[in-house]
Amino acid sequence: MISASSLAPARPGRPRSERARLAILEAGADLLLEGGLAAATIEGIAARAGVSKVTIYKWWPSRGAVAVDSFFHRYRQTISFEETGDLAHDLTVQILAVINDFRGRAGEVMAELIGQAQSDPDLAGTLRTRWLDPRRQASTALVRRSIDRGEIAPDVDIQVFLDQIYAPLYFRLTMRHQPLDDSLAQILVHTVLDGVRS
Amino acid sequence: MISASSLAPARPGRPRSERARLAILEAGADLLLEGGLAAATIEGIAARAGVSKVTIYKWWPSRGAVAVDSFFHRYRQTISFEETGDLAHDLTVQILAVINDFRGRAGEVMAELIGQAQSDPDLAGTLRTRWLDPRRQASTALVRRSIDRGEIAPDVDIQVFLDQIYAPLYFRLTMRHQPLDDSLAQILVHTVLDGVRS
Amino acid sequence: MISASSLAPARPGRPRSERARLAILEAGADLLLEGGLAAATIEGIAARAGVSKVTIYKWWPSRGAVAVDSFFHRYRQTISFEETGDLAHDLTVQILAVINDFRGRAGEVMAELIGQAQSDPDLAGTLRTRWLDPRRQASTALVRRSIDRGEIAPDVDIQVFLDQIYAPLYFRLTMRHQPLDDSLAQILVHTVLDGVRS
Amino acid sequence: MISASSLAPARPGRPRSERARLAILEAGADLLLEGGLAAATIEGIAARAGVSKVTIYKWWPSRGAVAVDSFFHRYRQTISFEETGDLAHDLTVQILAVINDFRGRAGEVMAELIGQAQSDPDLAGTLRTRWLDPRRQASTALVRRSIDRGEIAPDVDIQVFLDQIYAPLYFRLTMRHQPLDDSLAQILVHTVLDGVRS
DNA sequence: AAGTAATCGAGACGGTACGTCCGGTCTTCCT
DNA sequence: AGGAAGACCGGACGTACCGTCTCGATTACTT
Repeated sequence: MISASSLAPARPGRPRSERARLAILEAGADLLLEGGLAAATIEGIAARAGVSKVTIYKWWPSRGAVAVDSFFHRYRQTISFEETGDLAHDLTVQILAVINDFRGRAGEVMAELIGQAQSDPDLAGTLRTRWLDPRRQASTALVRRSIDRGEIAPDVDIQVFLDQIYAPLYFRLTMRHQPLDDSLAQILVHTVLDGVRS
Repeated sequence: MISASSLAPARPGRPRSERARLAILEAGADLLLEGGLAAATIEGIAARAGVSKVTIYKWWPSRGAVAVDSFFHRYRQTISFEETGDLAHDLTVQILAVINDFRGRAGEVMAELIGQAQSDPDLAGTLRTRWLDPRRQASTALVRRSIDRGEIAPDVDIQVFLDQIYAPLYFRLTMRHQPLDDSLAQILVHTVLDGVRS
Repeated sequence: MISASSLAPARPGRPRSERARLAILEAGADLLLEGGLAAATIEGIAARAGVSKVTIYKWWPSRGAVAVDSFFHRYRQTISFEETGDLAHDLTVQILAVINDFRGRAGEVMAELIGQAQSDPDLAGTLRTRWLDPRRQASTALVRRSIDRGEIAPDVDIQVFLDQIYAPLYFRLTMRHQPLDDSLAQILVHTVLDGVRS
Repeated sequence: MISASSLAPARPGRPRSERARLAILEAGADLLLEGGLAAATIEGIAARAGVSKVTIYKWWPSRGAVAVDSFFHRYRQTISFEETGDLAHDLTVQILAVINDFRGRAGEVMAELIGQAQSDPDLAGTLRTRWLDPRRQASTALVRRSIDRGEIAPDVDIQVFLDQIYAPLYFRLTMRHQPLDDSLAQILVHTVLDGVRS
């Protein structure tokens, strides 16, 4: 097969077992949801997946790495969203989606992953690359188009602007000092767009 | 409370050793700064403090609890700040102080503590009680007085307002997707006060 | 109690658990007999004894060390033997005893221990100290008294003499090139005592 | 053998690679000498020989088997010896040769091989077939001719007789309780030939 | 002064998971 | 049909901390 050889270099040796890869990710996701990050030990995942520990270490550098991959394997989320031309509305819709995710089991796991990332640079990198960056890029583009439309000032620091809208969600997720209500969405957007001065 | 110290029930038995308590906190802080939270194991602290593990378990429920106490023992920070009557100015000054703390070794440790708190409810509680809540109360009072002065709208959701100003600092501390520059302070305050609409 | 304090220095800390020590030795001996040295893994012994691996490592340096101790714990053998004044007879009786031991399960285990000792200096030392040396001393004394009685030449190299009598037993045990018959006893003694020249 | 090479059935498929066979034996011998039997792992040998593990397993049943073959490949020893017609002299010469071998690195390796053979029947067999048996046959023949010459009694149990001479060498090699001196040779032979009675 | 009680140090213990090594087996492609 | 490459499962290794458990020694208050 021409396509096969051109796409895959056809390396010598036994090819990686897709069966093992999937079993690991499924087992990882299961444990993550059942008992949180603490339950997702390499040993536990290996046992549940019917796989040897070495096979996991072969393909993932750390416990955190398997965890994130397992998490994203299960929560294959979409970032795409329709753009109506009204920045306030588009942002609100997106924030509502994030709030909704964060309120469920996935939110708890995400919080633990962020937590673990504080002492696992590997995991931190993966989290940025696979979770934050894609969302940032989409949001940045959204804001940029809004600027082009003249909705908001052109000299706005987009990154700070986005932080002021999204950071509170992560802050409440991790510190739990205030609830993650749906009503948050509108207030967050409204405040940064219009300010609070009387 | 006067009665508490002077009328201490004078319980029988050997009183708690102040020497041990301090040695533990010092050892904990040392290890925390040297090798991060990972290095601050109960075993390590006990060895370094010349104290038995049981003594630590006697007074602290978990590893995280000793860590926070050690951290705050070393970083005895003050929240107090002068109030000029100009909200924007007062907030900016305070944010600058936080940014400064977060940029140093203390910031790294704080990030790890927040991280660990995601899977240690005990630690999460301590962190809120001893770190976040006092700051929140001070800031809330500040904002309230500003409302009284008529600077900002009276129907502002103060908690969301404060989150939009402070959350970005914690977000950048834990996700490291953007730097913690001094310039942040002014932008953060300005945006929520005046909005970004053109 | 005076005797108690004089015998045991009364070291601080929790005293070693005699229960654990015995459980380990029993479990070790069991596994040794059931599956040979290969079955007597640290992990297996720990599991069977209801003891943690660390406890074993605390008191024994290597797998071999536990094995020998377990072996001698079970086969608490006596070296003592009556001395009739007839060297040939006394030696023959003793050799018969060794042959008998070596033919049983204990012989197989002993062979494995000797085998393992070839790549475990620790074990080699223990084997010499606890097995060979005591026997050598008893035999040496026996021969010496025979010399005193004038039975054999005073310039005999006793160690070589003993090797020529006992080494064949170990040789046949480990190489299995010839059987370990009872008849061996008499021939071995007879040959070195009288020579084989016609 | 002529017929073997010329009349080889010319089996189908790729013929066995002589290159691989030699590389394996050389690598095995190297590792054996450098780090003893423990270092001569299948994995290590394969890596060093630039050969796949399967190729080794294809031709050797166990780790021990490769080790012995590697050992004999390097130490291509000769058993042949001149026969002078004086048994005592001929034996002494041969024993001296063995003692000399045993004192060097080869002796250490041989001890480890014997050790491993205690829990590896495969290796035990190879060791008997390729090392002990040939020597035994040569020695037995030697003694038999001596009997024919009337030097020693015709009813001597040759196997026991040989054990009494050679076993001490293996005993001292494996137990290290006494040195392997050159002087041993003469004493060993002398004792069994003349007896030790005064 | 003797008794009572809480504490402290030392350290042994069962347990869980770690990350690694090696043994054998397998699968795939190349020669 | 070899053979090289290398992935895979299984089992054991030795280590690190955890949190709990004895001990004996210390240090107060109470009788």
